[in-house]
Amino acid sequence: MKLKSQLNNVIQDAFNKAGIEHAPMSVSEASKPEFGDYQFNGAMALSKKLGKNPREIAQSIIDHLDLSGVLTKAEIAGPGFINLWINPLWLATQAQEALADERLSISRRENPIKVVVDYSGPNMAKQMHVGHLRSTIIGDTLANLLTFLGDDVIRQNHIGDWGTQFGMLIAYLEMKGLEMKGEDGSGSLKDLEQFYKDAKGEFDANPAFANKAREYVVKIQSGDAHCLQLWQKFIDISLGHCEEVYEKLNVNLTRDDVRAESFYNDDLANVITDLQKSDKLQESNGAQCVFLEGDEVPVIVQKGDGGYLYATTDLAALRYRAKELGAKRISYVVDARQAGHFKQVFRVAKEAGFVPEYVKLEHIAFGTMMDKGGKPFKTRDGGTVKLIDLLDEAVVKARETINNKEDYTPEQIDELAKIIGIGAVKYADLAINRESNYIFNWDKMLSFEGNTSLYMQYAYARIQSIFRKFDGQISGDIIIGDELEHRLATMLLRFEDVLNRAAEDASPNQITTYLYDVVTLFMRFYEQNPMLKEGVDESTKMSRLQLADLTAKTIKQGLDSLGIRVVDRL
RNA sequence: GCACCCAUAGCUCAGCUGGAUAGAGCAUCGCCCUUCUAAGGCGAGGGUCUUAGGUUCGAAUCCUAAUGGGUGUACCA
Repeated sequence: MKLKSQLNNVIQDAFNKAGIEHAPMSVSEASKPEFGDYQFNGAMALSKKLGKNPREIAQSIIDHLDLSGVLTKAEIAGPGFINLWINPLWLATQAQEALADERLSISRRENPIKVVVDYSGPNMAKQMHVGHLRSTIIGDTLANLLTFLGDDVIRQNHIGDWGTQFGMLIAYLEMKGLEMKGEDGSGSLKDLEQFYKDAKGEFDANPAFANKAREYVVKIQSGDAHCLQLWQKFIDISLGHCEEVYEKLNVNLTRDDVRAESFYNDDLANVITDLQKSDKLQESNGAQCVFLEGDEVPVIVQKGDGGYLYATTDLAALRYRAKELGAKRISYVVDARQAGHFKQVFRVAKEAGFVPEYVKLEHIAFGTMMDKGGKPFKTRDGGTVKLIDLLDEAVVKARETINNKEDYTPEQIDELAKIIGIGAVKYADLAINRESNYIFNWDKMLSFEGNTSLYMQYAYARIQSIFRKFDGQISGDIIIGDELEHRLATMLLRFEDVLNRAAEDASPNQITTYLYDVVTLFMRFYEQNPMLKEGVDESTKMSRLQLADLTAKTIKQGLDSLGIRVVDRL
């Protein structure tokens, strides 16, 4: 239900009838309950244009406002605010419809577009570390959201599987005489991070080995079959590690979504020649560059030694996504520190005609994860924290928070700990405005208090508990019986507006903020408006149960977009 | 040097296209469990929205500058 546009339509009607020729600005949520449900602030803005005082304009809008359908009351306040009250009967009907609909009355886009969401992008030479968390879950949320809203989403995992490190790794593999044959051989790569460190150590300490490594790079790049086979095996194992992480994280990335850097290898030379054709290319200090007007530093697309760079790959990828995949929106969920790079690459792509003008290119930037002291998140000895370790720790800590362990079987506790722990990590991250850095805090994220996943899951479980106890058949209609029910219903009907905005801005925290508002309201409703207790008449009981049900479904759907699961019992 | 980002309560953070007395949670202090999960709810205190100008009927929000912090800045990704 697009609540805002419904209300805007009513305002627009009043404008037409009142003979106001300007397009009204959108209504907004009332800042306080006393001010109604929504407010229209456009009268003040029109004052100058119409040469009338704002209260006069507001009055004439109200005089023509239809108060027989969606709205039931409108009042002028202050300098010319129009406070709007939604008709409780209309609210009840809409809530009823939402409840009866699998999609909670959330429409699919009338004009879906193809969207590429590029996220996660781990490097195959190392294990995933905490730095990959945000890209992975923010990107996944965006992809989930857009899919739910009806767009044609193409997830792209642009894994780093090419470059000098791989020469080093394979050379080390050969030197150690290790074979990656089947499952047995892969055992030696169990700890990829250690393997990488050992190889790097050898590379730094042993010049002969370093040369060997460089030779292997050339061999791989020139298509040496043996080396390529080793390389492929290496990638497979490494990707397996990533899939384990995705599985734990409840992230919807599969092998089908992988478009590795190497995928674009054959196109890189074309990128250069095509840039040349469009007269973009200039040689500078031996390198092939694109100089953008107003930019000091050029985009280097080919090194002096003939090698290509990540800008080259990104250009090839952009072109592929626009031309081959037909994307109309391409979203890169990447660390904010790469803002400069993307700004440049996007410009080059458009100026060179690799991507049509109408395609929206966006860098979904996010901030860094910090420790309690506000420093970048590291292990005690200053190393990077492996993502898998962080997630496992989250599950262990979550297990400790489970109160009545005797009520569950060990398997249930395992499952519960996973859902709670992983949910807590994800929610804490997604609840922060994505562009700012955020402080990672176990205690806070695993708390039931405040804007946390546990608080949401708890609310959901409470509702399920009521229905277990009720164990009957719902009948009758939703009736908006008091102020609290009115506000809860209004809040629940805002869901589609929230999802749309969150998708547009790629801001998961708009969803979490909304869910928190929903749950906070529900908790009050729960305290004040009993359902199954003595003395509640049947029709009230049925109505309240349905409001609770719609609340639960909204929580579930909201968390589902974030890739967070709910449980019936906590 | 240049460019970009950030600055809101003691702490962690919301604050949507500018709107009414700037909101949560934690922490502090009260109150509410024989009553649907108290892992909850209600209430109190706590702010020159970094500073100084400007635009506007109206600014935490937009513009300019200063200060403080972060990041990036030619052949890594």
